[in-house]
Amino acid sequence: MPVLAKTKSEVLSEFRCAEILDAARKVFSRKNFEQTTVDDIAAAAHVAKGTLYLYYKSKREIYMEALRRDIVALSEETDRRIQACDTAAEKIRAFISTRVKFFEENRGFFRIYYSEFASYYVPLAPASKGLRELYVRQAKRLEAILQQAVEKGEIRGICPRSTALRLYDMTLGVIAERVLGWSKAPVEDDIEALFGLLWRGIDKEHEI
Amino acid sequence: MPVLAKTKSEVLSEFRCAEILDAARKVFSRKNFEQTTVDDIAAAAHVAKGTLYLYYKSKREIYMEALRRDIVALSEETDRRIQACDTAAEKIRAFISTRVKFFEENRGFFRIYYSEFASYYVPLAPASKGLRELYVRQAKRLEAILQQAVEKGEIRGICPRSTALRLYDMTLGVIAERVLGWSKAPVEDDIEALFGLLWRGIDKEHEI
Amino acid sequence: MPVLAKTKSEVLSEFRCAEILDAARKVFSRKNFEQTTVDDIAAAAHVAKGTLYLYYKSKREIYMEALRRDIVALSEETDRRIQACDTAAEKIRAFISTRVKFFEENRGFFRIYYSEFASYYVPLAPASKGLRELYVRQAKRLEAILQQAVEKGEIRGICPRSTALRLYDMTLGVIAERVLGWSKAPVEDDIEALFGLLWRGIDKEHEI
Amino acid sequence: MPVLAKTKSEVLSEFRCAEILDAARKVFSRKNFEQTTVDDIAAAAHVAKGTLYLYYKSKREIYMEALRRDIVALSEETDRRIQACDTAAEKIRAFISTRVKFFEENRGFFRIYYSEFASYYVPLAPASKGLRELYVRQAKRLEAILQQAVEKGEIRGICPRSTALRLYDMTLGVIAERVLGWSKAPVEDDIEALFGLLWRGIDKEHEI
DNA sequence: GATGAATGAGTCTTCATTCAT
DNA sequence: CATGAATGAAGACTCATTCAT
Repeated sequence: MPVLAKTKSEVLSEFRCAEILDAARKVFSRKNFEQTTVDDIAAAAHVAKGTLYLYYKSKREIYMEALRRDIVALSEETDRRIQACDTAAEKIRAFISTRVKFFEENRGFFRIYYSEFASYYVPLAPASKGLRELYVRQAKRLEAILQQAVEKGEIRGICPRSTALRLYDMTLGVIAERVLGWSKAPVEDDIEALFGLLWRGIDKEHEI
Repeated sequence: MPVLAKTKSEVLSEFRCAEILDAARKVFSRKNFEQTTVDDIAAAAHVAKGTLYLYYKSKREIYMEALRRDIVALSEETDRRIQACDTAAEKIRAFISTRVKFFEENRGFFRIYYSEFASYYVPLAPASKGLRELYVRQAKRLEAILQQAVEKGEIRGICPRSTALRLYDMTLGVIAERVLGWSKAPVEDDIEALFGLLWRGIDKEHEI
Repeated sequence: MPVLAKTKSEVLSEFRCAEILDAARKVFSRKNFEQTTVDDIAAAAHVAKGTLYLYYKSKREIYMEALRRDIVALSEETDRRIQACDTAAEKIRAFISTRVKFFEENRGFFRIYYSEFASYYVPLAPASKGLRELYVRQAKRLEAILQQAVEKGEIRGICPRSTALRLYDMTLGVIAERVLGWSKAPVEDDIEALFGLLWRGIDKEHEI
Repeated sequence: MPVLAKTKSEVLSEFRCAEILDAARKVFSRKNFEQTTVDDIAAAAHVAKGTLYLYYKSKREIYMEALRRDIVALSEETDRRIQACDTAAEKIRAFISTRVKFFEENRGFFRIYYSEFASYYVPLAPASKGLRELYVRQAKRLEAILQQAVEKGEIRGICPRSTALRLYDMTLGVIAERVLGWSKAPVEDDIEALFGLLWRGIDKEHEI
């Protein structure tokens, strides 16, 4: 068995996992965790119910994995795009833009993401430690950008932490608006409008 | 039977309804709709399970009613406070302040409110038409304020609709931060910070 | 509410419990624990499946309770009959006789009893601590009788413990023979034969 | 291909069968028939699950075969030892001794044997006709010994059939005691004690 | 009106068996 | 022959709702 190559069964296994996760994302985006049955997932994945349990321990695990996979993809995409920018303004624009566009392509994922995000506030909710981590990390990344911008004098002396959270809130809001079909504007316009709203508030030029 | 006065049984009935709704709010804020059982509600309301069905048709109806009642209270409170203001700045501050403080006092309600708000994006979610109406109305109110402010030249020519939604997003975010215990700042500080962030972005002074 | 009288619901509850346990005994005597379904029990008890769970936490609990109830009844009957005897011979005869007759009347119980008894030897078997206790207690009672008989010189100096266990084995064997329909002899004959076999072995008269 | 010699594949096949049966005995002695999974057996036998089905039709068949193989071994060993004896006393002692020692070496087998023996009383139990046959044959052998002993006047005129069954019961009981670790006495002592108990009851010398 | 015992449809999960590779 | 991925029937348990008292 070659060391670097994947064995046939590994390939198959990965394929099935992806297949299941894709199906899970689809159904969970329509019905929320408890209303979605394992049968729904199996049907959507075109496999028998028992097969799901060969790859995942429980319905919950499937849910978590589907969510995690997409969040990680979004995180990495965001990071990549941000690192390609120089100024704070560009980075913030990149943050907004990446996310709006990512969810624009993955509306199903947004539905799950936001629901789960909200269940944060329900103490006994399923949100696992691992997921919480992922959410927080994204906000932290934004905070770091703002922190640096303040230090460099690129923006006025706002609180990086709460401002990061507010931008996070608004970005999610814009995406929601689009997912709900409330905003018919081109993506770029919505992105620019959000950026403008935020920037005029933190741009030093306006501080005077 | 006097026409305007409430009969004894009407009073009793209203009392029971309120009792049940209070109990519902308490338990739903801890466990989400599906994880909460009718037994939980009955126990919290100190009535028998069957009694709930004398006042409400289903578990879902209890949930909806509890939510509706609180949203209406919040709406009315917000309206009252806004109407007491003259300038756009004051009105916006009042909007933020009323909501932050209202949820500060009713954290349980926030948990339900936000969860439900998120389930908006889940097509088959329980959010009834009636509830959707209530959510929208709040945003509309804010939109109207901004619209007027733009017309009066109090603020720069932003899009009232999307800006209203963004403020809505951020307000919810601030409340969430507080409910989660992430923000230890005095309420007034958080309110002012949010207002500042928004205002510097829309204040004509900064438009130049 | 009278202190000593049972409330109506207590009576009903006890009735249901007994009803369920009777049904359980019947079905478990035909099919062993795992092969018996909860539906089987419910059907035999003429109640819905859910009703079982109002009175017992699990299928296992029903099983254990049914077993325990009958074992306790057998134990008490045995004790009562033994205490009415004076000599060791009479007591031993009473022990054998009570058990043979009890199981003769409750063949279903015997099937469960013996199966469970055997599962003793399967380390991970369901036999709970409590049940084990009950089994052991019966053997101990017999041991005490023999012990006393040896001390009084009524029988020869055998080891009370192992002899008690052997009598226990044989009694079970006789019952099994009858339950299986292998022995067509009158109960009394089988009892006497067993007693005779044991006694001639321990009777001092034969020790010479 | 030589007619009498085993082909290579026959040898391999037998080897696999034995391997599987050994594994089966091991796992079934720990967990009872229904709690043992086919995966357990496959893992213990170091073969794939599907392989089991090349050699046996079902889980049940594996179980039965494992049991049968051991019972046959025990039977043959018992026969051999008994045939080497002359007097009834010696034969009985040989019967007891062989079995106690056999199970002493194969405790796992005892657990299965006894469980299965008990399930005898459960009408719908798995005990196949073939197995029943094997059980009965052993008792018959003992019965024949006693029958002959009575006829030869070696022992008093007991009923050979029921006495054989009682000895069978007690032998099983002694083994159980040892398997459970309740008896710490040397095997020989337990054997002698059992023989003594039985013999003093049937020895003509004591009949007087 | 109030109760809470009874119901049974609905869910997740397990596992013996099959079959394409 | 050997494998182990796939299957789907079966089973324990939950819980919203009803209804006789």
